[in-house]
Amino acid sequence: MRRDTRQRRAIRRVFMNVDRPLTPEEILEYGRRIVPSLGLATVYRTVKIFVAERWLSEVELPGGGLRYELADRPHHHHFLCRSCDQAFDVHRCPDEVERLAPRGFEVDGHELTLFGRCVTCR
Amino acid sequence: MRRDTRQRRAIRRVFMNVDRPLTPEEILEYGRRIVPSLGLATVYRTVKIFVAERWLSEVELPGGGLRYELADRPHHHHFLCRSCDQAFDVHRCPDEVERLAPRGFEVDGHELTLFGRCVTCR
DNA sequence: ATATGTGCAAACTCTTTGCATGGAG
DNA sequence: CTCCATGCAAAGAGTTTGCACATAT
Repeated sequence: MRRDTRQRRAIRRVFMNVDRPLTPEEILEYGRRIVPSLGLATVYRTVKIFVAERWLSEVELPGGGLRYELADRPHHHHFLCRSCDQAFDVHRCPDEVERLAPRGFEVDGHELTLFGRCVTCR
Repeated sequence: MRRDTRQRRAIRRVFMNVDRPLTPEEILEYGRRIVPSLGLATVYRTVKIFVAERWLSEVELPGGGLRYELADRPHHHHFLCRSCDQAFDVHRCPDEVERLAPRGFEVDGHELTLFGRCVTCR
């Protein structure tokens, strides 16, 4: 049976107060403002559970390392700032993208990442 | 002064005989068919040099880990097979994509990845 | 009371670096 | 004959796992 701990509540709160995908390090940083003893291993274990529960989803942007965001968001893409490395949501999507695949390839998803500098870093 | 070694010739040949981005492990595997003693550290060092010379370019697909491809290819995107994990080129690109960024964000590039199963794995 | 969750540290994986030897020039 | 390049093994970064202790139920 799944327990409701301070650590899990803290991590849930972090995601409810942010509107962009977070890295494990970012989750740790924000989570520690609520539960200072929070450990990185707990962050990794907890996001895995939340992903399994479909409360979070994994975001795989170029550059390696997974980020996490609330799973209930409608289809969208991301902007990755080359300066601060933060990811932001991009709410529009070019339709028809999945038709670009070579003949005979079966497409079941796509990921579009824009690169540049965010408003703050410009 | 830069030297022309068996290892470097082998790695060059690998890229000239393939039309998709390769991971360091794939480069090692194919390179060893030409120079069996080839080491992984040499692969990493060599691709870094080729990237600096702009003969290769880095491809950062979702899922972590850099892949490499010939730098002189025209703008294109990639298809990543969920079954064999190989990347393939997608030669068309939806224009207009960079306009999707939020207001105030400065876009200087984009990466589009299609996911699914390649012809061989279907 | 009991079994799940946590924090720490060790293990792992992928990539990079140090160093002695090899080989291009 | 020089010095750059290589291969190995050790060191780093990021992530996962084992274990003893803490704590939700």
